[in-house]
Amino acid sequence: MKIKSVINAIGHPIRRDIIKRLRSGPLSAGDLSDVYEVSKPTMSVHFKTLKTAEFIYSERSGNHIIYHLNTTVAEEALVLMAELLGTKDRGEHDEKNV
Amino acid sequence: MKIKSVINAIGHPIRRDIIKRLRSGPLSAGDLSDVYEVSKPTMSVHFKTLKTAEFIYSERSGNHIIYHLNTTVAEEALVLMAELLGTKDRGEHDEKNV
DNA sequence: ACTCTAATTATATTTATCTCTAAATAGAAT
DNA sequence: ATTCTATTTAGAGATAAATATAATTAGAGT
Repeated sequence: MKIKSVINAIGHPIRRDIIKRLRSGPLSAGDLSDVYEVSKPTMSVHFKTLKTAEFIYSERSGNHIIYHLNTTVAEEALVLMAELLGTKDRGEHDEKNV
Repeated sequence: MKIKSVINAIGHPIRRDIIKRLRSGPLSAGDLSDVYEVSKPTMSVHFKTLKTAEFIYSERSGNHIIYHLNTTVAEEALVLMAELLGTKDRGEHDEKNV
């Protein structure tokens, strides 16, 4: 779980909406693609980006690919965000450069 | 506070490190610029991006510009992230398209 | 094995982001 | 008011991201 791929994954409105929808349960690539006004190849790229960040995983069911939210990774990502943005009882900052 | 500008702001390692450093207290543009191996104009662009997202605000002190972390905005940003990534007791998702 | 459907990869174009050098600005301090 | 220092703006080149059409793959089901 790398912060770079996580932030990249949530950096597009369609990908954020996919995450939100998958929180209610798994959906097929086709069903998700129908929601947005972009081509299917474009959607495929969005799925790949989410998969690279391990936000989602896929499973085949007959002729369809079903996408599931990886809730563990979503929670881990939130922890990373809290480390960056949280101000409560968290002041550590290692000095090693970027 | 828009999620777009927030994610954009944390989308670069230098900007994330600036946020972390400013959590320990205010720092001047020059001091921050000395930390990273990029030019000062480049740093200025990073500051602007963080200012646009209202993550930081500036104050002049003599010849220096001092940057402060806007802790309120940082906390608000974390709430937005929790709405996107959190899985605990949060299932709402409005149906309006992206 | 063929055919159909769903989904992905390949390729190209457009658009946005990052970075630099050089020039301009803002204010401080003489 | 001129000079000095810190910082920002302008302009340009390079790299990465988003999107589309066309071609391809992977299985399912006949």
